[in-house]
Amino acid sequence: MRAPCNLSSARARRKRAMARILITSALPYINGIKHLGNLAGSMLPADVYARFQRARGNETIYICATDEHGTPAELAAQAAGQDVFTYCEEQHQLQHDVGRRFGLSWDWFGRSSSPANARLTQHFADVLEDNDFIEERTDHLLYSVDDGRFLPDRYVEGICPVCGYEKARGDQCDNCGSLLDPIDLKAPYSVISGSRNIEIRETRHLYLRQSKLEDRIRAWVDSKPDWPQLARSIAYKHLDEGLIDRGITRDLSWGVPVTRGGQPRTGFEGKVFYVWFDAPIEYIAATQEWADDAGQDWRSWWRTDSGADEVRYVQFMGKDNVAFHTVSFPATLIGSGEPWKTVDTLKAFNWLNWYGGKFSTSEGRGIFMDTALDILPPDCWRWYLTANSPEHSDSAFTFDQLVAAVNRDLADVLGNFVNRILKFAEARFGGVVPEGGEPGPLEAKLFAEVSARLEELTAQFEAIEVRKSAQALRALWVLGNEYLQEAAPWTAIRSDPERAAVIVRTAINLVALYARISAPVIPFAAEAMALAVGEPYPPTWPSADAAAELSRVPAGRNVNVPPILFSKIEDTDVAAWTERFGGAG
RNA sequence: CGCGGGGUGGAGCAGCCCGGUAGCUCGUCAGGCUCAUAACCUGAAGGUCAUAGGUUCAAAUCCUAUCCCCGCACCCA
Repeated sequence: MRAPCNLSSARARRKRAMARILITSALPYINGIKHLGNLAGSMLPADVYARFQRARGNETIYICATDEHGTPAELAAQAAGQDVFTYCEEQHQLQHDVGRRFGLSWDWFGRSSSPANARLTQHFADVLEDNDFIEERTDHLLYSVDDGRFLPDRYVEGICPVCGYEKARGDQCDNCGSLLDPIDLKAPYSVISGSRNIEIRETRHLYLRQSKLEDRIRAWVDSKPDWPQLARSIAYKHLDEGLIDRGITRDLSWGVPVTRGGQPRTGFEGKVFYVWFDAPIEYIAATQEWADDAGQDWRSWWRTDSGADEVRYVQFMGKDNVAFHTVSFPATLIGSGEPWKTVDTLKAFNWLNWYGGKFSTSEGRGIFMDTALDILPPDCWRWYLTANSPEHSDSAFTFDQLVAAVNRDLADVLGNFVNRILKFAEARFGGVVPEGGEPGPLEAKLFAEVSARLEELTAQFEAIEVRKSAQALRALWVLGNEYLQEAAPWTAIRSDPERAAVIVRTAINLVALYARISAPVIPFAAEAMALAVGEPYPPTWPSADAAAELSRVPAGRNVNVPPILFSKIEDTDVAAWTERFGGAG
């Protein structure tokens, strides 16, 4: 909503200065707890960014949800001996819980199977059809009589019509590389049941006529010069090849029913919208649910006629999702002819690999979010995955790097700094921030360095440069140890108690500062640090005025020594984990 | 010639857009400190920047060609 003109000017200024940030993370699929690659490539960086923006005082919402529809969910439910609804219910709860335990600060974690999403999905289909962007077509697909379902391309195998390879997949032959149409396979069989009782059946489907929207989508992409190279090149690749009309319905029972004008669509009984049509719409539906729950107005986030034109919308996703976010979903929004908010900033990630191969949910290879928390606290993973983010290229997970990140950065540099100064304060000043003395040349030097680094850190967070943010953060941690080494309060206290007081007071203020700037990445440790020095949590983001920021904790305040912030990983741990998870060393 | 990302001291990365003494973290070696989780601080060794040409006074950085690794190619998510 626009600020009414009777607001005081100060309040209007504040309102204008405060940005509004909408953040979404690619929706994790429902079939089981996600692995570290999923976490590193969308949910975690989105969370770090959301925490940073909230600390800056910007009105921020972070929306996520489980993506629940589609064949794999049905099959996973079947394998678990559950009906698909119960299965999704349980899996959603599991993912929600493990996400919370990782500190993911979703404002709403919805479900693409929600009634709100069904309504919106059906609405979009209606208006797209009204605008002549949807048409019915007849497809010829393989139907497995014994499974009682049409077979998606990846669920059928047979003999390659090109090379004769016997285990060609429906969409591609792994032997000769030919791209195939499943109905051309010889002797096809169902991957689900192994049944060879396969026939070709006609089926009607709705197609989204993306080809008609190509010019408008290209113009829209042209208007986003700030997108990363990866996103732009993927978008233009699809545009240059010519957008293909895509089927947006499937012969399944688990999904959003196909309707027209609120009534079941004739001839589409037993069909649902394709998961990739309804999944991104869930971003909006989840926002609606959040708004209902929080007493907020969802339109001000998503409708440009209701204030969303002032929102900065930031999407996080893995590179496999880019085409859907730069072409498919925008086609839905733009083709509706309605004033929907589209993405402003798009951050795409590469893959985190597991010892040369991919993490795999379906094959259970790698470390998953729940087992990760069995072996290390969430902050250790958050730091490792931020500092080693697969940001600009695929990167490999290794225990060596994990150990270095935890033991060196967190335990030795940050954790030990906090511990050494607070223990010193306890032993020599009775756990009270000492008073007296004035900052000297060493402090002036520290303030100058901290100011410069803070400016750098803020810029990197703002630019969503994940690895560089971590690097800048670590650089600030190191300043504390350098300062203590040079100032040597353990020496000063013998000859010049006032000098020692200044040093200890300054160093305790550094702890308070570290709590604030580290909170986006390692929120749990940040809270412990803030608590130890009596500072509020969640914190606000500091200005670059280090002299001011490092004198907030006043003399006379009681501080305490928190338990060890980060325990070190032992060689025996690594050996046990390698055994358990089978890292190939 | 399908598209894209990458190839920089032992490991992981930055620098490349806007050419001008090659930088960071880990590891190694030496020294210092002793408040602290045997932690911290300082210094050193180690790189012909994948290869071959070209442009230029000057190229990791620009151009051309080649080689290698990874992902994607509307499949499923």
